[in-house]
Amino acid sequence: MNIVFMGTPDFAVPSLKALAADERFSVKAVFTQPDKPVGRKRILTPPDVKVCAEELGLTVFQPDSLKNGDAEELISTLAPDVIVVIAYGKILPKSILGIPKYGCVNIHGSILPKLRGAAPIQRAVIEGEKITGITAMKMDVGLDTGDMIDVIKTEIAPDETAGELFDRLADMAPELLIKTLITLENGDAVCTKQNDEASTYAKPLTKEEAQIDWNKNAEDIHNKVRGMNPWPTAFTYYKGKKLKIFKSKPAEKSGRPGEIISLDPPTAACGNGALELISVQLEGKKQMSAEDFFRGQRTQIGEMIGLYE
RNA sequence: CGCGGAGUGGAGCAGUUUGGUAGCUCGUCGGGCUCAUAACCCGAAGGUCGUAGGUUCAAAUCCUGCCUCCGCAA
Repeated sequence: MNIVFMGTPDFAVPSLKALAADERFSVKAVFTQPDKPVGRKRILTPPDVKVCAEELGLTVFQPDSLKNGDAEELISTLAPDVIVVIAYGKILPKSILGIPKYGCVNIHGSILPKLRGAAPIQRAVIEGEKITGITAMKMDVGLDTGDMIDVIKTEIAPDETAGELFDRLADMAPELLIKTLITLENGDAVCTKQNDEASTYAKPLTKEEAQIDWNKNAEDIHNKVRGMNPWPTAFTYYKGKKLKIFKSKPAEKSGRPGEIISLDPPTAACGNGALELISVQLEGKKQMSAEDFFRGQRTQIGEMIGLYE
């Protein structure tokens, strides 16, 4: 089975590796996003998929756009039986969707039709979902609206971060992908239409919404901390400086929202309940345990957090 | 040259403005108290103050170069 693989971040890497290692498949080419400047020094960095593809000796293409005829022509020349798309980050135009015999298969990080869109994994955590999964579907022109072929479900642990869940789901993807491709080739794939009525949209995360509102209840704040980790990272303010919260845990205490009500362990009161702070980082400082942070700051019980002051 | 913060015993910080041989909280080790303890009491060890050079009688502190970490912005 000849495959064109499209993907960008590390989420897609295990799947690419699995395909490359499987003799039943032949990866003709890998499409990924162009290298982007990253970090303080704007170092031009290749996407994870590109690094992996090059290690595997695969041909890599990084078009700025798929919408012009060039991409279409290129893919036609490659003549794939199927295009596999995992977190590629670009919309495939109809003209390309129709090229492969078996169409385009996408692995999406949620149980469709819930959480269509860019940030399904983080949203599942932020919304406090207990179960999520990955869905294999046949792509159409819409955003994650194609017919579903298969799904794998998994429980989200109470303290699991989006990053951890990302890794787990990424490792589950190859199994689902290969199974799906085989059923497609054998012609016994069962495609199920999505129930649009039940669909929800997982909009991209922003830094603005990563700010903690201490008036919310502890569970919601904890979910935000988990879901925003490792990016953009939930934050609040302490003495006028930005304080990122990497890890937390709901606690059975209470107080004025934002008040430090305990230092052992460090705990801040929420609108309902309280949140034990485990790992934090002040702007300009390294990430450290909350104990270390408050000790160094000489914080007293009763101080408020979340204020600009 | 995008803006900014920071590098001080094992950890997190103070001290730098007004140079004069290093302090706090915690940890570690030893001892004590206790039925017991992560609690409490007493004691101890542990620091070329990122690095190179300069100014000075004297530099963690002032000046210059370099390295490293981080927040913002992209």
